[in-house]
Order: sequence, then C-alpha cells, then structure tokens
Amino acid sequence: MPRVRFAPSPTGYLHIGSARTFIFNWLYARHHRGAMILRIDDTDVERNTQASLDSIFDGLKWLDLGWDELYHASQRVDLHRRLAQELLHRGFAYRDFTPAAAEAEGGNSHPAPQSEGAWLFNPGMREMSAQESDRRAQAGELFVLRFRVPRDSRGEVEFNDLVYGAQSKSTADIEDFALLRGNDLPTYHMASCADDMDLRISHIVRGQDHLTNTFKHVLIFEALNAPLPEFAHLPLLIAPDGSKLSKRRHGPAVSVLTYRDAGFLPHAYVNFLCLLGWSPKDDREVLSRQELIDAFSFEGVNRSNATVNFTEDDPLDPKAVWLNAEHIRRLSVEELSAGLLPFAWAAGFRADEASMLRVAPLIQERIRLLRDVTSTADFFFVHQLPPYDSAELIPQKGDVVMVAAVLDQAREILSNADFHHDALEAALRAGAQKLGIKTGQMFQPIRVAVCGRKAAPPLFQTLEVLGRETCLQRIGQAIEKLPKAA
RNA sequence: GGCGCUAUCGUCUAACGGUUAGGACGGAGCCCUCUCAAGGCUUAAAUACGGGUUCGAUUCCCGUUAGCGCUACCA
Repeated sequence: MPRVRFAPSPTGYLHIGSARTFIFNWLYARHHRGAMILRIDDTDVERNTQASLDSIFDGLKWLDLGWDELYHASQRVDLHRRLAQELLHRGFAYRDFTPAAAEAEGGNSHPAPQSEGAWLFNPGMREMSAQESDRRAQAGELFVLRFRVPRDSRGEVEFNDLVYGAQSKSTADIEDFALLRGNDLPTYHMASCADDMDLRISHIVRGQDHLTNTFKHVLIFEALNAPLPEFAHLPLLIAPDGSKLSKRRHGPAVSVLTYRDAGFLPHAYVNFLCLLGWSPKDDREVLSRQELIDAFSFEGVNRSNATVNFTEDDPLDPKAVWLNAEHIRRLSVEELSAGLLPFAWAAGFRADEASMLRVAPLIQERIRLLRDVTSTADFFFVHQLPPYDSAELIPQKGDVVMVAAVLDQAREILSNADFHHDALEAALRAGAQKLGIKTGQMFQPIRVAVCGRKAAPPLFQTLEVLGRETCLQRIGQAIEKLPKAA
C-alpha cells in the first residue's frame, strides 16, 4: 500500500502549484487505497509564519480532500540529528568550520561563478582528520555538517522518475551539500529524507523544482541503507509571461483562497488543477472527484510546464471558470442553494433557505461562480430595486406610450392572474395580442420593471417567485418613473 | 557560468513512425429564443529551427535556439 506525502513549508500562503501537488498525491493515494500524509516542513524557523500555516490549512480544508496522518518536521528534529550523526560517524559526512558566508552585497542572490570546481567543497574541511574535527567541535566551534559526495568511488547517481523517466547525474556535478546548520538544526535535505524514511514514504510526488535535488536525496538514502522510494516529479505551473508564479508579481492569481472567495466549487477547482499537467487522454474534461481518482496515473502526467492563464484584470483562468459553471449545473438544487447562501448573506441579501431554494434553479445555468448570485439574483432579495434608467423599459420599435399601455395592462393581468408559470404565460401572451404588439415588446417592460434590467431569468418563473405583491409594487413604481408622454 | 528538465493552435491538451494533426477553453459567425444564459451547428488558429535515421517523422537521434529548474547554513 503506497504512502505518499505533501510537505509544504509554512513560509508563504498556499499557492496554486502547491495545491496541485497535494491533489496529485491525494489522487494517487486514493486510487491505490494508500495513505495520504500531510507533513509541515517547518525546518526554517526564521521564516515560518503562523499566517502562512493558517493559509495552508484554510486552503487544504477548502479543497475538502483530507489526509490520514499529520506531522510537523519541527517536532522531529531529534530524528534528523540522529541520522545526521550517523552519517558523520560512518564517514558519509564531515564538519565544515568555514564561517557562514556573509550575505552577498547588493542583494545578488546568485554568487558569481566560481573558478574550477571550488564550489563543490572546501578541501581543507573535507579532508580534515577526525581528531581535529572532533577537537574543534568539542571546543565549541560552530560548523555545518556536509554530505561527503563520493566523487571518487562512483561516477553517476541514478534513479527512475515515474514522470520523467531514467535520470542520472555525475557526482562531479553535485556539491557537498549541507545536512546540519551552524545552529544545529537540520536543512531541508536532511529533514526531508529522514522523515521520508521514518514515515516509510513509498512515493515522493513533488514539483519538478526538486528533480535535481533528488540526486542528493538518493545519496542520503543509500548512505543510510534505506530503501529508495519511487519518485514522481510534476511539471511546474507558470505565469502567462513564462515566469515562476509569485505573490509579489502575480498577486491574487496564485492564491488558492482567491478561487474559494470567488465562489468556486472545491471539486471544480480540483478538476481544473488536475487538467494542468495531467490528462485522462480520452478527451474528458469535466470529471467528478471519483472519476479523477479512477483515471489518475503518472502515465497521464505531462513533462512540460503549464501556464495558468490569468491576466492583470482577471486573476481567474477562463477555463477554470468554465469548468466551475459546468460543475454548478451538475449540482442538485439543494446543493447549489446551500452554496449560494453564504455569498448572498455576505452581500447583505435577506435570503433564507426556502427563498434560495426557489431562486437557485432560475440562476443555475446563468452563473459561473457562486458569487455571481449577487449580480444575477439581487432583485429577488432586495426590498427596493436599485435605480435604473427608465429608457430600459422601452422595447425595440416601441415608445413611452407603448410602455405605459403595457404596464397598465400587466398590472391589470397580474392583479387577477393565477400566479403560476403556465397561467402567467397564457395571460401575458393574451395581453400582448390584445394590445397588438409582439410578445417581446410586452415582456421587456415588465421584466425591466420587476428586475431592474433587461438581462434576467425567464419572465414567468421570475414573476412566480417574486410573487404578486412585489410585482405589482414594482410595476407601479415603473409607471411612476415613466417620463410623461409628450 | 556549470548541471538538469522541457518545446503541438493565444491557453490546457490528444495523437506512444503512417491521421484531412483530434478535443476543450477563449474568439468569430449562424440557429434556437420573451431578455440573459444554456444548447446545437460552422469557422479561424499549432507540430520552435536545422540536420540526420527511415519507404515514411509531431513521434527516434544529434545540434541550435528559447523557457524553466538546481547550483544557500531556503524549501
């Protein structure tokens, strides 16, 4: 039974790429009836923030996928140190007493290219005798523990990636990376490998940015005689300009919570993320959670980066919005209504379950985001219609006189009609005929009078839901608004 | 700079040597229609470039170019 993990570091909000990594892990676990492990990789004490941790949990909870086990790397430091010591004692690591490099001046994050292979390691440290190393450590001198990459005894480090295939890299191109820092805390490489071993992770599924790190991890696993897990690296998600997604440059488009707050259905969002870098290969696009679980495999994962298609004006990918609309249409009225209510309340609408249950079917195929309820169904919930231009009341090839006649006629009909769809339709169509005008000319003034705009759900259902009293009141107001015919 | 990964319509992708290079989003147009949607139909739009291998390359190999990643006592 596979055991997979998602291991975010709480140094930023949960972003869209992380969410997708979580989802692919989860899908793999559920497909194979394995375990999904959430591990907070909070080994960088300096940069962890509570806000970030909250954002990660908020986002994951919203995705509504769940996990089976939860760990915090920061609470497992003893394990990390123990395995680091084991590497030291068995000669796979050595102490490097070189003082921490001062931060590069001018904020240049990439150090100037070094000559020869000097960047690989510091010979004086790597070759230091155990006696001297122990003595200096005893004396309290600070050091970082580095992995001693076996450049003499082996040429290539190899592993198979479930997505990218056979991978290999020369040990001559791998530097002696750090395991323990000067403050005795583990680095990511040490902590991550130690935890993956200890938690018996069978498949490491993560972003492609870790592909080259994996060679280092293979070295650690082998040195510790731990069975090597399977690896599957995922193509990265990038911005439309081809750059890496970043909060600073791309703003809300990269945050999962943006989609939640816009009124995405969690499973629609999950569906969308799955389609970024993965395909069921049979042209299906709208997939339920179970269909995703059934269809998922690493065979379907792509190798090239995928662009999240947002713009400065609109942080939401159009295809994501379309998918959300598709999923909204597949909801039962009860489900849709329950999803809509919080957005209606947030907008200040006096909506309750009963009223929303009647409105939901009218807007179900007219909204793409749950928040659209505020712009498409407002007139069902407000007492007073917001002001509208009375010119809107005038239909094609019509004039104020016609509108006045229509509204008078409508008022009379609605005063007496049975307030149900079929009866309303029959009565209003008859009214149009009586006035000798087209149905469109009859319906538009009424629609605008009761809805406050031309674009609205079908008229007869709308009238029915609104009820006689409200309809008559609004038609009365429209008549008041009407400019007096010259 | 070194090393690694990648390259099909604007975007997401299918085609694991032989297709008129398929689907979807978005765009355009038409139909349906009480408006708006939804739905139906039509349409524009792609194999980065150059060499090989092969009877035949989107597909395999090499090179070029471009993009991304790693190159931290970040993860």
